[in-house]
Amino acid sequence: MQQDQAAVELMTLRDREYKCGIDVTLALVGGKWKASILWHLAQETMRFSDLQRQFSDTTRKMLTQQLRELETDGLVHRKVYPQVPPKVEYSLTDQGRTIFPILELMCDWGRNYVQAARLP
Amino acid sequence: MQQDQAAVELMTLRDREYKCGIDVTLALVGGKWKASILWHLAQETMRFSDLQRQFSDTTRKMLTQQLRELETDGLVHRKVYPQVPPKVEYSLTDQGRTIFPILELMCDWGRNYVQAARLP
DNA sequence: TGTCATGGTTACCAAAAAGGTACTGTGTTT
DNA sequence: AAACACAGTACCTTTTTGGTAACCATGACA
Repeated sequence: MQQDQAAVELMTLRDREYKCGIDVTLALVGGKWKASILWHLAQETMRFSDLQRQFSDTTRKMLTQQLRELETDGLVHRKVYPQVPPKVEYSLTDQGRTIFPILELMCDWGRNYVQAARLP
Repeated sequence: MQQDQAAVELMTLRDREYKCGIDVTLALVGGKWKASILWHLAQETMRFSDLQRQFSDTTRKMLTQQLRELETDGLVHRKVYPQVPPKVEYSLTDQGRTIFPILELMCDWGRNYVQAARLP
């Protein structure tokens, strides 16, 4: 008689299934920019134009896109001031702040890796 | 007089430039499978066919590709036994093991996120 | 009157990542 | 003689991601 393989419990998030928390985390902050954006916002609240300066090698489009996704995922708060010219401030939500320890470790680990690679 | 923007120090790794350790880390383990692969190998050394069973929703090709990259990056060790049928064992290198704390945090964070999302 | 600054949006295109199918070699078993 | 097991490789297609360029609205400023 056939049985299912070890029946791993799946996690469901917005109609997608993940086998493990790592996959969820990567889905939320694994893109090319998201982790860095969170990292910068963890230091200080920033306006859109501040972010543009920090991420001068990306485009408005990518920034907006990433920020909107982070907002949808509840990690970033977007505050619009009704004035002209427009002013929009981005900051981390409480939930967004909980990811800080991971970012810190990632930052250190990456630096160490590069350092180690330089002494062959 | 014009001056360069805040002149961030860049990190170079195999001809690519990164602005921060996070980007390096994501470049190394940010794919769809790599972090999970490392996570599983951290628990135990596995044969290729073991990995295939664990990652039954990907293909041999993807697995090989990811494993080869992890090997090139010095995170995974590949041991070939000269026998037929072939036997190849994958394990973490010392450097590979150093990423374990990050994976652990990512795993927990992802699970918590999903849990929190279920109680709206 | 014309230009600038801010914070976008949209349409379109290119590159990278992921996925699918088929094929390989070779000892051992049936 | 045929089929199997394992660990791949080759070639091609699809999906996802990233990038370019152009456009918008509004008030301030020259």
